[in-house]
Amino acid sequence: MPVARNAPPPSEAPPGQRAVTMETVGRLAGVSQVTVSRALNDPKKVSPETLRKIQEAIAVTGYVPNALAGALASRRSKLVAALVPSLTNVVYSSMIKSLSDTMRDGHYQIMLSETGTDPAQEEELIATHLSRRPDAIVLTGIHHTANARRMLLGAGIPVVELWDITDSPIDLCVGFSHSETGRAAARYALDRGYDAAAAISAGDERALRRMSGFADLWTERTGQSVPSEVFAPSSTLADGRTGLARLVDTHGLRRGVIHCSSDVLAHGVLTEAAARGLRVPEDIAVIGFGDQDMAAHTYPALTTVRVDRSELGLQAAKAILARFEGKDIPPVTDLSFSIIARDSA
Amino acid sequence: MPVARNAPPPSEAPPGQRAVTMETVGRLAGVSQVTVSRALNDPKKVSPETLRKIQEAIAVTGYVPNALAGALASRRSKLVAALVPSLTNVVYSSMIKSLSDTMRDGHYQIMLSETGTDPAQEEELIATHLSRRPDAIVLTGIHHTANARRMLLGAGIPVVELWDITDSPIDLCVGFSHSETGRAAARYALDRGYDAAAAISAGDERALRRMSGFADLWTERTGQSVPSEVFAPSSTLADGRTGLARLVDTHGLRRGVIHCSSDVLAHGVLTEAAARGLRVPEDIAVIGFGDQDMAAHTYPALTTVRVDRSELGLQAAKAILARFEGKDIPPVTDLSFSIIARDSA
DNA sequence: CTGAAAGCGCTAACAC
DNA sequence: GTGTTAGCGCTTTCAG
Repeated sequence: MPVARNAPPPSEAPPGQRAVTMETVGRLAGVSQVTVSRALNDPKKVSPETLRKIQEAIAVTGYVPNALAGALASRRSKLVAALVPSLTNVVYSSMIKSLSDTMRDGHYQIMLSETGTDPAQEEELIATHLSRRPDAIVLTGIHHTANARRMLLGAGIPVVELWDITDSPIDLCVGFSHSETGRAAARYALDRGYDAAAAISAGDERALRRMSGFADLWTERTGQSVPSEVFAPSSTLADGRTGLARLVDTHGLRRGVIHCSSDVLAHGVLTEAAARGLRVPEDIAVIGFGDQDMAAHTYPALTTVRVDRSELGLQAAKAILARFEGKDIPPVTDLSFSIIARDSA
Repeated sequence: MPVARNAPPPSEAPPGQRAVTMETVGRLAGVSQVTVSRALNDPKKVSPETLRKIQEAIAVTGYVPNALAGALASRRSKLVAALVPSLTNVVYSSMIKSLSDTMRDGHYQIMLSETGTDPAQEEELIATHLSRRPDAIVLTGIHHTANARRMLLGAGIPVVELWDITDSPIDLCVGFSHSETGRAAARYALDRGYDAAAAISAGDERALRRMSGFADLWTERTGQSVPSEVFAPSSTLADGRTGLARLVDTHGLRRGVIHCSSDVLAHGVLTEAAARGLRVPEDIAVIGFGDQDMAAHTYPALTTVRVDRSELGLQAAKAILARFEGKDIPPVTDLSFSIIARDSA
């Protein structure tokens, strides 16, 4: 089955060479095309003998089913669309991994795309994905354009809003309250007896809500304002370092606890603290968010807010699967979170 | 366009409600179905007046094209499959991001899946992806099962092997020599005057090849052996810390340069060194691999091997696009790499 | 257990 | 410019 190297069809022509079809396989096995279809989708509906012949024909021809045709005919694509703000952020990709692993067990495949933080771009990607006729779609967050909502509803498939929570989901919602994570962090810091606070946050809407949760509760309880540094939506170690540097150099921060909207930012703060010879947590204390793998292994180990991303992905998958089976399930799942006390605060 | 909440069709029934088709849109606009198709795919072939009417009908009905049907009829799916060992490893996802961004400009969508490090699992995923009839496929690395190669060749589409290099690619290859990165790191360390070396590596085949490159050259030049610690294929900060701990505690390493198969492992080594009060690079020096974003911002800043992952993704995309246009292009692109000297070695 | 017929919703010729 | 006719490669339904 050789293929000409470097001699593809021109763009106008279809890319694939004429592929082997069920028809061909059937002819070779001496049966009709439908029988091949049955052999593949429900082998017990076919006699052992013909099944064997068909499998042989498949092996000989190197037949690969055309899922496009299958999906068109059956109106079921076995595809689940998933949209995340960033492909390179483990916070999302670890969630998608667990979603993906669970859906794979049900023979569903994930179609993943990156939306950035702009709802308009998300809307565009929703349209593209919907055109592939997924059997379900997973979105990150609860803010979408009006038009996106219309399209989603019109698609008539399960829609999961992941990684945030609302009382009025489009369809299903699996997440937690971002502002509550911030408030919980503030309570923790207060309990620990810190008497000054600052915040470093990524610039996306949810990160800002986490920060506000922290700052609001802190201010309510202490009357103090909380100086803050805000960076781009994708937080980096470098931003964390810069954040601490600015807090110290321009806000005159000398001591206290710093709330970071992600573990990566927190890691950056730890790094800058080490570079400056500041002691953690004696001089400055640090609270992260996410409980990424590295959080337990930074020096000092990072105190952070754990959200179980695997569980989020899993619950989303379970909700979708339940829907496929026609089960009536609660539309919103609040997975909550917890504070993991380690050494940095 | 309301949809019943929590009242989906049972699993046996098709998931989507009967969707609006071009037929419907056409009827509403007072034209035939083909005209709608033209209006969407090549608007200038349609009179401004009917175009307007069609667009209105589309807006009214909330029509979303069925790309499944389109792909089946046109034999072009506008889909590019991409398989990576890990979804959560930035090394791969940053490459895929640039691939994805570039392909999107050509209106191609990426179908991404995670293969792990087992060729058999990769083979299975190749089959699944091929059944969706992508217009091209991108694989990570150059080692694939014989059966996978057969299927790939039989598909008659461009196949890119990314992130490694070989003289005999299945079709196209964009990457660099892993063993050479290790040798280059060893040369750098020798030039800097280090007189002892060790290595920490992830357990996957390519990481081991990087380590061997380092160790082999080091031994050739100095006659010294290179003690090493090998971990699981997915390297973590924790592994880096453990690695240094073992090198020190059980191999009795007191000084020298440590080659790490990834920046994450190297970061772990820096962390453990800080925790133990070891000076970097005076006591132990560290060389990473990958030049991730954080590498320039660790403390001390990480000396590492830079591979331009965006460029790799971009070149892969360009090669695919060139193929689509029928251009005759060189099958293998060696992107090389460079040593970035910072403070850790 | 197997087959024939009728689409799924679209694009690709080919007419007019 | 627009419509008609055939499929694309499957699944579904109905026969037998």
